[in-house]
Amino acid sequence: MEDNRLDLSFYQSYDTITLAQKLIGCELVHDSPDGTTSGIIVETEAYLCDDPACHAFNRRTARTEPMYGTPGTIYIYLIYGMYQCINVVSNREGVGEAVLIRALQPVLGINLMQQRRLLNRKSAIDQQKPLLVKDLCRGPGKLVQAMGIDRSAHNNHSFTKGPLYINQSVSDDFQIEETMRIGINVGTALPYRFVVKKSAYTSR
DNA sequence: CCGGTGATGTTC
DNA sequence: AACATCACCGGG
Repeated sequence: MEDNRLDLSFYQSYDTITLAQKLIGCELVHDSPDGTTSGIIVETEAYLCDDPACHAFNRRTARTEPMYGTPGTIYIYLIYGMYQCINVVSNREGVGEAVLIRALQPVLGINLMQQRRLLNRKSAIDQQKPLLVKDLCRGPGKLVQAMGIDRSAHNNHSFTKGPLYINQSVSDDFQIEETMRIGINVGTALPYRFVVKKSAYTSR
């Protein structure tokens, strides 16, 4: 696996909204003990510090502390007791902002992704049901599962070093569509979600 | 649509 | 110490 990872200068060069757009088309990679998995980022959302939907809005606590770190820091949180979501910390140190990665187009380690996703299915019968490639990483909780990412192992680490990183984009051959964010109850009017137009791999 | 599931933040 | 909330997912 070629390591063309984005470095600190990339993460600190853009405001959060621009970073959310720039990350589209880049490849999220995890070199894990079980093998390497990767996928092209096809959907992101920006969370700004003056935005009520942002975890760091008017609060700096143990959970949100990674969001105040250096750009390129990894912020992972637990949601609904059973899923985790991964974010790229943005802006500058001391400002609590981040980009949520919401969907990937799988590239490397597709078998491994399927195994990891099936492990989380309840019954043996559910594990028999087909799991399409396009459904492996279509959603923030799913991609974290498929990529073998875990809060205890990766939260507050950095994408600029270590086994979890983001490769630079190899293609600009797609259009980015801007929409409202998904799954939130406040800040719903802000057009901070970015998806690859007509991609089969984005969430709904 | 609806419920599972547990950490986190807020209020008392 | 209790309570409400939650950047989700899968099964109807």
